Amino acid sequence: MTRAQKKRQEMREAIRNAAIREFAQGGLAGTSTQMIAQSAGITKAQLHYYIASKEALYQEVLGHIVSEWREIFFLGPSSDDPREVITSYIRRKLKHALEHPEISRLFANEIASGVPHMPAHWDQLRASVDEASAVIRAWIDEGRIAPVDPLLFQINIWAVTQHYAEYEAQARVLTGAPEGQPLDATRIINEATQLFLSRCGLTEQGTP
Amino acid sequence: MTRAQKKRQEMREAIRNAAIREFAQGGLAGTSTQMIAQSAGITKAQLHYYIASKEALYQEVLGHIVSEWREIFFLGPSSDDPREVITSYIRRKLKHALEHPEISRLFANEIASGVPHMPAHWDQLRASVDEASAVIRAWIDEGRIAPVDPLLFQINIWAVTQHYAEYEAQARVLTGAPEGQPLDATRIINEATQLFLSRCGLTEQGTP
DNA sequence: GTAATGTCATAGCAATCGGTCAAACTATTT
DNA sequence: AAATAGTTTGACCGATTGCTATGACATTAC
Repeated sequence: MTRAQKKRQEMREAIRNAAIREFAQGGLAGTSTQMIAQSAGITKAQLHYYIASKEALYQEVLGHIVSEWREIFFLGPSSDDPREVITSYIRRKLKHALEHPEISRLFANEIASGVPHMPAHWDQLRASVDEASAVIRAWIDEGRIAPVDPLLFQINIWAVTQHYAEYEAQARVLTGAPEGQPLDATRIINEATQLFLSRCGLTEQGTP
Repeated sequence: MTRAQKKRQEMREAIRNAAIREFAQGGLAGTSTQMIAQSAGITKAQLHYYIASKEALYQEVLGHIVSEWREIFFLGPSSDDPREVITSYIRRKLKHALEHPEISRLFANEIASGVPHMPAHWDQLRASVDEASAVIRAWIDEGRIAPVDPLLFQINIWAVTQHYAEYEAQARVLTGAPEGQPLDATRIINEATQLFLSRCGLTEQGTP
């Protein structure tokens, strides 16, 4: 009982990870169940024994990612200091993007396709954004940061962090860096942090 | 002669526009020649009469976009004032992203797929980036802007502008805006300009 | 032990994929 | 008008798509 269930759960997880890898590259339409099965080390028929359909697997992966993100991002307000909260937020998001680029790529792919899927998943993300907007607005009213557009401020952070999930492929071209060389995460995090802290008037540097 | 050639050219253009639309949604693997043909208002066989292969059409579209971007972005240094150059650059890029989101989406899709295609096209973009990096470095050395990472500064601008090509789909969810309502381009451009000018120490606002 | 249950691979389904073909059609040249 | 070149069409190719039917195999329940 317990043994079999555990085996089954491990298989589901292996399938989900394989699906994330493949869907991130080709999107829903561009990924075959054959490829997913092969990436998971099983046969196509075996895959279809565990999933209801390709579409259902895609939905499950999407839901899994969104719920995971809700845990990682923003809430659990570790501190009351805007500088600390923003710095920590950018660090967490960028680290996640750099360490799990497939997840961010899959998400970008889904959005690029015109968001035909993603049913209730969006509501969760929207709740997080609204919550954060309220916090930012409070900071502004208290005069603790410069006045920013709370929504666009978040979206711009999102844009930068999300972007670096694809940085590895793009940077190798734009910088001419060699293949195997890992990314300089510190350099990226520092520049991004500086960027958004400056916007809030929280920079240490003076104007030239 | 002239008449027939013109007709042929118009057809090629119609096909290319249809291809941009479709490839932007599904990527290379996720788009069928059937869909492209239908979007262009012709039959599949007719489409294959005008193109060598789906892959060749994809390449042509990619090359067309890259060369178009080189014209639009950065060079033709309209001014010597960093504030003016950066402001104008962000405005141009954002307007393009908002008015032609399919193009930016297609590009994102290509990058997300791991950049298997795009042969020499990258070299052109890299040349533009290198050129701009030199300009930014000169500004820093002359003390006209705060010290930034020239490459990452550009990539971050790229990230924000590129991101808003997908904003329409995403924003409708994050803001709960109604379907038909157009985007507030001014609001987006202002916040983005403020963001990157602040980073350069070119903001008018004081720290709180 | 046997029976029931859960997991697997082979083979195959209709549908669609990218692409081709020859014949019908239209336009241009002579 | 005849001949030539360019364009469009529907039928069709083998390969692959998502998915399933069936039977062998392994595991558990009794």
